[in-house]
Amino acid sequence: MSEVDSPSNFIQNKIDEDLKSEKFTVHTRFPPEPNGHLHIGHAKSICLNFGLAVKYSGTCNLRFDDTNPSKEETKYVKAIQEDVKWLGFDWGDNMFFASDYFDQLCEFAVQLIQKGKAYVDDLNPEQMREYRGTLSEPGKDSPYRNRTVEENLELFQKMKAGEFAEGEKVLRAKIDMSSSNLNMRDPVLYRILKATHHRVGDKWCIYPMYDFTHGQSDSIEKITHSLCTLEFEDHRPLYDWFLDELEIYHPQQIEFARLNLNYTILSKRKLLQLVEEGHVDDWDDPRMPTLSGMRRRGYPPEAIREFCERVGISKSNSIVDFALLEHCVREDLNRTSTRVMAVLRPLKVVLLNYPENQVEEMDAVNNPEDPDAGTRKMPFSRVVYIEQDDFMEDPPKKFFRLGPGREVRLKHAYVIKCEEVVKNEAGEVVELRCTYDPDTRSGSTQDGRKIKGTLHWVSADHAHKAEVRLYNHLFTHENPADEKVCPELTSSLNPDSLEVIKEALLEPYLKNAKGRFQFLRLGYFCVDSNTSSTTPVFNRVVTLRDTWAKMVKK
RNA sequence: UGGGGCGUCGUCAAGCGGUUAAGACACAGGUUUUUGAUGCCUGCAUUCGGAGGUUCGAAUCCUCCCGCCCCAGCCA
Repeated sequence: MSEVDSPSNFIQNKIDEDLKSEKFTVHTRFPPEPNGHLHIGHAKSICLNFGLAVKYSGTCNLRFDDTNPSKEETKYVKAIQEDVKWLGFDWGDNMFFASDYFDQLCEFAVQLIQKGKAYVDDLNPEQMREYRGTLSEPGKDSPYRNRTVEENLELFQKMKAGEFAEGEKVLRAKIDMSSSNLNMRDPVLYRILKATHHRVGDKWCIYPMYDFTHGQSDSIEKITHSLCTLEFEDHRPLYDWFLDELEIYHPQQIEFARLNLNYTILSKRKLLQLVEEGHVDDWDDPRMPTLSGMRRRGYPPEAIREFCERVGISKSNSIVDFALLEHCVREDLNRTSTRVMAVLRPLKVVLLNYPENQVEEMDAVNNPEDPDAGTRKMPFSRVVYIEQDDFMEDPPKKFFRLGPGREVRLKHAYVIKCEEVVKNEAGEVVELRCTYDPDTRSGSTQDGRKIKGTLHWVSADHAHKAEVRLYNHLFTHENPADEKVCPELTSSLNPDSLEVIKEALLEPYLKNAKGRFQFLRLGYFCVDSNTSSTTPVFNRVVTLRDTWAKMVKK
């Protein structure tokens, strides 16, 4: 990890400052609720928290914030662990659950009652809303606010013992119903929930709220810096209030801006909508911004970490350009992936002067960025396929691919010249008849003539078929998350986010391949998780940069 | 219009009273190239939301104004 040159940010500055006045070991935590899958936004938090632990030789805990049994499931804790590991982080023995602390939390609640700082309230949710007041008007005290300590203790025990129905009573902190901060208007500490918890089963029928759990969990785990997103700024006074009233170790909460990406949504609710309405296959659909989706898409974890590093940490709401993520992916893949040849939309080319039944083994460089990657053999024969886009009957200027009478180089093979164009009844070009120049084996001319265009190809007799899936942004709108400009999520869905090519042709090297490759001149591709030997499936991770396509657009 | 935050290049983001206001992505040119890829080179904020003020000196300090985000779950 590049802890040496990681960019400066206000949280690191704060830690550095703290470290000057006091000696301690940095201790952070990543605290997901196991109620859904992790996405690229979580990756930012994971990289921040685990990254700081690495940088300062400290520790980062993985803690599941599982205080709401009605929403949480064990399958999510498994998926979250898998995602964090895949991203490249290790929590060692430091995996915890807020539910580990239910007994302790309950004692904390009793302590507050005994101090006269908490009370059992009988108001129902609607009444509580009325009593809470509004943004501009103070709330008013609940009629149950002044119950005696003894009565509160007894009532709370009965809540815990299951003597009341769900919603009948809650435990509240006694703070200030006229506070300008709504979170301080006697927040609920415990509610009755007769649900089975994914870990502790039916042991409890009262469950602590987030606010009453998070800070105390941080305290118990001796977290030094509790990093969360901006929307919790208003909760910080409450976070501090509990720790102060309880007189326990007091970590500091620091808030930073969550990640937003253009052409993408990161809200759990909307992501769920995409899955449930069938706009995507599942949470790990390669178009999804989930970590499982990106994994399946073929994004290397290193690239995601690099992206998170480059995005930075600040307090301003921002929308990061998706192109930055793609840049990080390309940067990694350019360095690491083997170059192979595959033709997505084949156009038959017959080499008239090439002997029938002759096969030559051409040497192909595996990765020009990595001399150690070596070479491999590629069969070449009389009939090859090239990309349909690489031929134009009436080419515009600056087009230096194939056209009638033109010469072009087949990568790692020969220079060929188009002699004849064969069309079907519909007038579509279905075959090219070419000649090859035997003096240009490996691609260089003997007479010094310059060949500008180089095409990728596969040998007809040796290629094998595969399904290739091309992905584009899921949304056409730059900011589908903005409900003002994009009220209907589905109206911004990109109809072309997935294009399936059923019969692409791959060079033989790719038979039974695994992992990621660069399909020369096309992009980076990876073998999909549901590939099979009968129908191999490849996903396009990301295209190559394409300045020609850009010129054509203009 | 109560409270809490935030406004530095198209997009992120350093900067913390004295810098020609980092860097990255994007964009535009050039160059190398058997990938129109990669690499390399060049350009891209006389100005930091606005207006005043303090100071020899302000993106950095003060005042006022403007804009955007968050908060009225027994969700997290």
